[in-house]
Amino acid sequence: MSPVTIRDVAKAAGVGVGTVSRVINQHPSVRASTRQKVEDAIATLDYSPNPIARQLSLGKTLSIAVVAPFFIRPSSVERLQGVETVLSEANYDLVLFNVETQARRDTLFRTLPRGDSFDGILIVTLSPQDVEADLLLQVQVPVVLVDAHHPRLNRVVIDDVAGGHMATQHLIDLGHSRIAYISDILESPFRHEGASARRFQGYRQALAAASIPYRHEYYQQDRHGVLQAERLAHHLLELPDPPTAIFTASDTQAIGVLRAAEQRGISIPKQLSVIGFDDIEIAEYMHLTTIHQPLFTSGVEGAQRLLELIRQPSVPPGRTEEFHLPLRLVQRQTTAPPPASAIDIVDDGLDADLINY
Amino acid sequence: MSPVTIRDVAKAAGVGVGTVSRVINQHPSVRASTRQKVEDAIATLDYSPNPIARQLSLGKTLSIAVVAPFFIRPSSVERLQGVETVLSEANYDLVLFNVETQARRDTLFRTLPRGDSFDGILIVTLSPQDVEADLLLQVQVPVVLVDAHHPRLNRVVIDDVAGGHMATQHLIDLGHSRIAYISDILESPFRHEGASARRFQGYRQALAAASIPYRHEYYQQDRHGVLQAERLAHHLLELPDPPTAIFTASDTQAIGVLRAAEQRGISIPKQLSVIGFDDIEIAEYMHLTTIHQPLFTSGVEGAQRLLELIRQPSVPPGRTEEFHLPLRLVQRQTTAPPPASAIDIVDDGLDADLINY
DNA sequence: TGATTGTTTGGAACCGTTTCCACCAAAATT
DNA sequence: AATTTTGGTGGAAACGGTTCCAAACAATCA
Repeated sequence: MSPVTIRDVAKAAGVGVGTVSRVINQHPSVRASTRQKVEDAIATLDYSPNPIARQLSLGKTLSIAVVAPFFIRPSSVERLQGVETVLSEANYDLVLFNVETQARRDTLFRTLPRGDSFDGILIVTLSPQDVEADLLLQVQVPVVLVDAHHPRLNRVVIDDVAGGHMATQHLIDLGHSRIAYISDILESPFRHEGASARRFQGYRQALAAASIPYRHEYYQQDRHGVLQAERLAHHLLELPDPPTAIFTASDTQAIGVLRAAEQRGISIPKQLSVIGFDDIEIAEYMHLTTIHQPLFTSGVEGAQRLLELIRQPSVPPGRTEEFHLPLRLVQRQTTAPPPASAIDIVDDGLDADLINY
Repeated sequence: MSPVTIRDVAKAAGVGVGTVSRVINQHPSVRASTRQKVEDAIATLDYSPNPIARQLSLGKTLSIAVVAPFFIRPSSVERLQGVETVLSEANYDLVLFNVETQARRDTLFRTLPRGDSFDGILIVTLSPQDVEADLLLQVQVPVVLVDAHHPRLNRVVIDDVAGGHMATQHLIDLGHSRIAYISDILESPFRHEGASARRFQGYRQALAAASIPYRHEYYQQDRHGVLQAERLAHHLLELPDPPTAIFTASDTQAIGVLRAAEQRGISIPKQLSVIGFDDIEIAEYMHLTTIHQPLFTSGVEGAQRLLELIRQPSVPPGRTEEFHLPLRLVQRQTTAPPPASAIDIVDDGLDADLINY
């Protein structure tokens, strides 16, 4: 391609290769006249340095691997946006690794640390297992987790328990007591959840605090996705004593619930309240009440921490940091008090089938 | 990181570096017993080859640059998904370059071809100018455009004129004649449109074919985005003789129109029909009638063509290919016949202000 | 047995940078 | 005037692979 090398430039400028390199890298100790000569030669030869050779020599790649389930989690795309902003600013290349399957996840966790292809690794929404974290630590590659957890790795996270509590409490405050929870599979082979499990904890805590008994049949799980959530919602709404409100572990799943309700002619929020989690962009357009978490910001923070780690790798690896981002309830138009017919019969749990859906 | 090199392995296995290299690269002429020795050494030393060094030696990088306005065009994310599928399958790294500003666009077009960092470049929704195409061709790096045009570059595209015609015709068929068009800026400094301009052509052709006079005030343009489109829609709906249907150059813009209508209490599709373009995922959830184009497929096709180009670079560079993808109307719930009050007065154009919005 | 052919193998050269060290001239110090 | 310091510079070595060439070895044939 560009067959002109640093030696050609050196020859053309009548200097040594070292000098050319110094000019390129803005090293101070080059006389102005020499620098000029070299720059002229570079211009006439239309030379540009080969980044690969530079990387080999420097032992740096100037690129960062970003691993995430991008296409099944719209939230990760919004996080990616934050990551991209920081990395492009800092002149790092962003190499994308998408995860859709268990197999791909495992392969990446095994192969990514090997080789020195990346100056750092950013892992989104995928929590490493102990062995995987071991490998990462052993190879000493800088790593930051975003929306994922491991005690020995730096991470940018939210308080999922508090979030789950907040969502559930909102429904309780509105007067609901028949509150269902839809999430992806908690003991997932995919192992990226945990978030859903912790939100589930918050849900149960809020119920308990309001002395609302937990009902097993109100908790439904399946793989993450609109269609799956839609199916679960149908199931819930067909129960003899259906919920008056549904909290979902993600906005994507909330959309599934909305669709199910629509198909059944159930009006939202009059007959059924729905609250999601994440506040992805589409949530606003769909008027979805949800728990907002700073997605873009999480990407920014994660990337910045990673760059810090890269710049001073001398930090004792034992000290890992957990950076918390705030949550807040965003009330839109999918939550409201339960229908009058449902309110009175709440506590004794009778007459469920009187509810007129 | 991984301080063990091919020379260490060679020493440990008691062979030469060439042999180790041959084992790694599955070269046939290695005796089985030797291969075994080497593999044992690799295993015990936990060796993995340094990809950068390999790249330098091979002159290949096994990575592809993908350039797109990802975050301002949801459609490019869906295309990216197709690209990712193909590239990860073929073991290529995908390096993401996001474009949000004119400056970034120009820098990328200037710097990306230089250096041999990438085996190929995939450009989405951004059409190169002549000088930019020249640079690309001169450097001889394989390039494919997706949803972008240049006569001397390979590309995967749709027939935008036909699409614009199709959308407009649908509205005409429903009985509309006061049909507006909202798009991003046609003579954009961003230079990625053209698509919108061609859809505009289709719009005008369809109007002309139905002998509906083109009205300049029904054509509105601004930067691409929900908010901008929302503002334009408000403007249209405040006209003394407002349109009964709006065709937008993208689904994103259609969402803006939907929001404006909602704010004004205009019921869709009873009082106003809206049709978008692209059929991004969210369109379905919002029940948006739109022109479907194969987004995912466009990424797949583009990536496959790029890989072909990389594999046999011997093709005469003069022969460029234009690959067309099909379009189809997807009718959902945002288009319907115009309100009765609007129908009769259509042709003479009087009484616009009688229309009761 | 010796010549011929074919298969494995070792290792130097190379890819295109950066960096380090030695060297030199000019300036500063004695 | 002799010595030290300083700022600039050239070029070898290194980064860690691949590849090519020559050599070693084995197998085949006359």
